[in-house]
Amino acid sequence: MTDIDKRDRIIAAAYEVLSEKGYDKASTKEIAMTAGVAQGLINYYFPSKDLLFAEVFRRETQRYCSSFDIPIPSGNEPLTIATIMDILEVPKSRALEEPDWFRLRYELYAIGLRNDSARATLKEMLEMKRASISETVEAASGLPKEMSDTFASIFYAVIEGLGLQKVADPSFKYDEAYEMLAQMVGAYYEQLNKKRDS
Amino acid sequence: MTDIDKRDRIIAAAYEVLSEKGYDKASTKEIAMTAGVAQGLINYYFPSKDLLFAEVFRRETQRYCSSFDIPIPSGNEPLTIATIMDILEVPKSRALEEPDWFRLRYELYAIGLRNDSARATLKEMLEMKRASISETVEAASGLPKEMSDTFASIFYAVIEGLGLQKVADPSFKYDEAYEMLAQMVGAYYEQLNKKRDS
DNA sequence: GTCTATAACAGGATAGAC
DNA sequence: GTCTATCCTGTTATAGAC
Repeated sequence: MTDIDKRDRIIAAAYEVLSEKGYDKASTKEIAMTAGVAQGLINYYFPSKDLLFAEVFRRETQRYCSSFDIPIPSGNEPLTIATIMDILEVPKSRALEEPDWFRLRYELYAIGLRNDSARATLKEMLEMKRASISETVEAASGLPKEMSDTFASIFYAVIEGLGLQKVADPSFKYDEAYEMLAQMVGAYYEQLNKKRDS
Repeated sequence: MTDIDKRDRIIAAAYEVLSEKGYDKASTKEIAMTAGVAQGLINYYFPSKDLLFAEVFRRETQRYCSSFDIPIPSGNEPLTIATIMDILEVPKSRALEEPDWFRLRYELYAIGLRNDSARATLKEMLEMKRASISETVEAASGLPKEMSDTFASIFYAVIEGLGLQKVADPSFKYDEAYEMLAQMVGAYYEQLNKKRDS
């Protein structure tokens, strides 16, 4: 870690410790040690532990969403199963390739369900992600925005839930699940097109 | 609470406090108070906090699965969207009607992702749950077991993920998401039948 | 088996020097 | 801005009376 702004170092260290230990066991002492700063400095920048962690989540959500810019296939050709699989490949592998961030998200889910201030952070995060996914869906499928939003909420649920099952149990048939998901989406998409054409 | 065995009262209280406060903040003091016993007694029955909570999760997993017997529609008639919606109604409302239980599951997800012994509990829970859903899917759709299992893993992901979004944000369009999910499932099911018939 | 009391420690936050 | 030192609170686990 180079000698950048110490505030940044604190956030980075908090991310690290938090994803490893979880919210409650991630002590400011350890974060300070990891960041290489005095413990008191944390409270100088962040009046409370809660606010530090809110900042961590905000930053990571940002990063995650912008890293989610999927190369969308050209213009208006109808979607094939293969194309759908290609698009799904991104979230599918991302869930496993960034285990820290994955764990951290589940941490926020758990805390958000029982803590009001964390719930606000959670809500914000979910909205950002849904919006990000929805954009991709809209661009790839041409569905109206309302439907794309709904679609995105389902996608998001599936992505996180299948990732959980895979991480909890490496023998889980992750590929098969994604394969079937693509088939389902394809079938739905085709049905929509037929209805529209008639 | 009647005057049953105090060990049971401790476990019940632990469940209550745990689902409200989360793993780390659920103190033995509060559990003892809730159970109406002395704090020391907890350590008499459970040498450590970890073992008490392991027992809570074990017991709840049991209850979780046995309470999930969905009334399956009659024999071999093809599935309609309406029937699918009926079946989905059970998990859809259950997620919101038992908030304690819902929170507790997410607690286990979060802990399971970073703690080995909790991960074993989590794995077991996911397997039981998938098996339970898979049975329902198989009975309702007539799909082969392998496919029903895969289907179940997707369902489970969606159920938990949409529930999360709804709890985190009451304005989330939960009904629309389930409506679309039913449409997707219906479209997929129909496509499978067509392929089989040809 | 069940209780009270307390030991032994760790956490977040604050005060004040530099 | 950054550090050191410390306060206060809350935690788990244990000791020992009944």
